Parts: sequence; C-alpha cells; structure tokens
Amino acid sequence: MAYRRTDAVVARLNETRERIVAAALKLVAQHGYDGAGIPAIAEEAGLSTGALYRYFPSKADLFDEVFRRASQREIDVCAAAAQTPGSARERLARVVQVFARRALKGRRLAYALLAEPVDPLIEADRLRYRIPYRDIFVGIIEDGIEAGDIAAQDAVLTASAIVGALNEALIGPLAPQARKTDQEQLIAGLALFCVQALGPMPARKS
Amino acid sequence: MAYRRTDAVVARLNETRERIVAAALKLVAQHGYDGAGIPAIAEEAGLSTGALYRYFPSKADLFDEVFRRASQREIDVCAAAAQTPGSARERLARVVQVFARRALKGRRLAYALLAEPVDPLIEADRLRYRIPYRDIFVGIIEDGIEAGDIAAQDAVLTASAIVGALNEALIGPLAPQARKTDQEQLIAGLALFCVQALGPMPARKS
DNA sequence: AGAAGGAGTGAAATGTGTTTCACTTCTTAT
DNA sequence: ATAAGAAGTGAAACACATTTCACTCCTTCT
Repeated sequence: MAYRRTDAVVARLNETRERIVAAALKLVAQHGYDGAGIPAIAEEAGLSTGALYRYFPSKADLFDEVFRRASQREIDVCAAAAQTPGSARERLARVVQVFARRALKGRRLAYALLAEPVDPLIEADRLRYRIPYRDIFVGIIEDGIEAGDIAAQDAVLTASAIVGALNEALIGPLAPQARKTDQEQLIAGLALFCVQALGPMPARKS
Repeated sequence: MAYRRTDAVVARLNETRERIVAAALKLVAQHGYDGAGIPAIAEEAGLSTGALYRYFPSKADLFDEVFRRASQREIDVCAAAAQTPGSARERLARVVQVFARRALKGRRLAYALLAEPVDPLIEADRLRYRIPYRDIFVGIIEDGIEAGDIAAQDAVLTASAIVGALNEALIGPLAPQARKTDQEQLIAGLALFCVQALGPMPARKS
C-alpha cells in the first residue's frame, strides 16, 4: 500500500463532487436542460467527462441529486414558513406566497424544476419531489381541522390539489417567452385561491 | 399520366391514416409510451415502418395528432358539460365531475395524457393541450362574475389553478401502481375544492 | 527515488430509437 | 398488355446522448 485517502484527498474529492452538482445546477438555471449535457457539465466543473463518472454512476443519478438539492432549498424555506405562528389559513397563505415569490424570482430554475419538458428519467424526479410540498400542506390542513378552523376533509386530496394549482398557475408566467405580469397580484390571487379552496370556517359545535 | 388518385385510393389512404392514429392511441392506452415506438405502431396498424412515414413526417407530428384527438374527445365532453344550464358554480362542479370521472374510467390513457414521464417533444404537446381546458373554466368563471355569483377576479389565473389542481389530484390515483381509492368520494372532493376556490358568493350591491 | 494505486483524460464505443432509401408491389389509364 | 407513377417494404443508416476504457498523471508511503 502506497496510496491512501488522506484528509486532503477526501476534501478535494468532496469539493469536486460539489463542483459538479453546482455546475449542473448552474447550467440548468441558465440554459435549461438543453444546455446541461454531461460534457457541458464536466467542462463547467473543470474536469473531463470520464472523471465525472467517478462521482456519479449515471446522468440520472446526478440529476437526482441536483433536483434534490434545488428542491430541498425551496422545501426548507416553505417548511419554515409553515411553522410560523397563526391560524392554519394564515400559515397556508404564507407558504403559498413564499413559494410563488421565490419561483418568480428565480424564474429560469423554477421553470426547469416545475415545467420544462425534459427527459423521462428526470421527469420522474419532478413527480417525486412534489410530495414534500404536498406534505407541508397536509400538515397545515390537519392542524386546521383539529383546531376547528377548517371543515373535516381529505387533507391529502386538498394538499395535492393545492400543489397542482400552484404549479400550473405559475407555469405560464414562468415560461421563458412569457410577457411579465403583475407579480404581486398573481401571488395574492394564488394565496386567496388556496385559502378559499379550504372551504368556509365551519360552524362551531355548540 | 397513368396513375391517378381515384376516390377509392383516397379513401383507402385516409383509412390507413386513421388506422395509424388509432394504433398509436391503442398502444399508448395499453402499454404507455414505452410500448408505442414507431415499429410497434406500424405493426399494429398493419404496415411497415417506412410506409408510416408517408403519412407522418416524424414521430412528433404523429403524436401531436394522437394527442389532439385524444384530448379533443375529452375537451368536447367537458365543453358540453360546461354548456348545461345552471349557475356558474353548478356548471363548474359538473365539468370537474365529468372530467375526473372519465379520467378515472380510462386510467391508462388518462395517465399517459396527464402525467406519464415522456419524451420532451411530446411533453410540449401536453402543456399545449391544457389550454382548452383552462378556457372552458375561464368561460364559466366570467359568466359567474357577470351574473354576480362570483367575486371579480383574474379568471385566467383561477382557471389555470383549477386545471392544475385537477391534474395533480388525479395523478396519484391514476398512477399504474396506485391502490384504488373511493372514486366517487375523490370526485366529490375535487368538485367541492374547485367550487370553494372561487370564493364565497359576493354580497349583492344594494 | 520508486512503487503502488487511485484520479483524470477524452476519443471512441455503445445503445437506442427514429428515419431513410433502393427496391418491390400495386393501381390506374391508354 | 404495358407504361407511369404512387404506395409499401424492411433492413440498414443515422443521430446523438450517454458511457466506457486504455492510458497518463498525481498523490502517498517506504
């Protein structure tokens, strides 16, 4: 034995791995999936295509991680917004606003994450990473039901519908060729839509 | 000149074209996009792959038509449901019920049309063919606003959100591996969600 | 310095569908 | 019957990412 993974080597390896993920994310955010082939990512990360395959066994695995990272950031922010004090309706509105505002700020990336036509392998990721959002809404809705602020209902159904509503309503405005609309009005409209969809405040049991 | 397109030939040509579209639709409905490659479609239609290219210049063109046909059928039914008499809220509920019930009946095809991960070229069709649905809802909402049954709002935004909500809420139950849920309850829940999302009946101007 | 083994290179192989095309078969009009 | 033109055949060509691999370059330890 003459070569061993010293801390320095491990550190450099980790750093390279990060560079790859960052490079992929950057290319997607800038040019969409067309600009994010393996050779382009490798070049952006400053290494050869072959070397990239020492870090990720396949493109699908790489994008799985890219998707997870990019989504996780957003999910964390939304989860935090869901944690703020207030009624379930207030919290729901806040999460919707945060989600929409951030999407509209990082348009190109949001479009890539939400809607851009993409390889089926990667598309599957998209479906997967909607679940955490749904679960955030499920939590809020169940809290609301328990508190008597929201009528009893299938929380998973309602939450799924809200996720879909957000995505679809944002796709148009996020599309690269969209002319810009009044973002604050859009955000407010979406929040109102979602809160109203929960139904009216149920009559309190006497 | 020795060969001319007689009526008989034209008829046969049209029929063959139909057979191709029908074959593609059948394969997609049965096995999803994996089972719908060009050679498979050609065989199902009873001709060679080469001949197929006399009818459609590319796979994308073929699927464009397949998508249009399949979608159009559903859109027509929904548009008819939107035309029925009643308040805007009643009509909206009816369209949602019709849409959801039909999707759940033709699960495999609905999944293919709404959600199955698919080639980007075809994915673009999916985005396009959501617009007619949106427009049906826009019509209903505008009627409701005009009649004073629904508060003034951005009808396009609300309609987009409803389309997204329907799609997303159905994706789970439509997924091939989903265990079946109570369909009528799902349909009723979705209709309620959408109607409530319109907001409460506005107070009449005195 | 030298040996051992991992990391990096990048041109070439691979895999997978779509698409083509030289040829055959069929239809029509004289 | 025959000629002309169109439709049909299907094996082969193509396109184009992804993925591999024989080789070189580094890093580490003795």
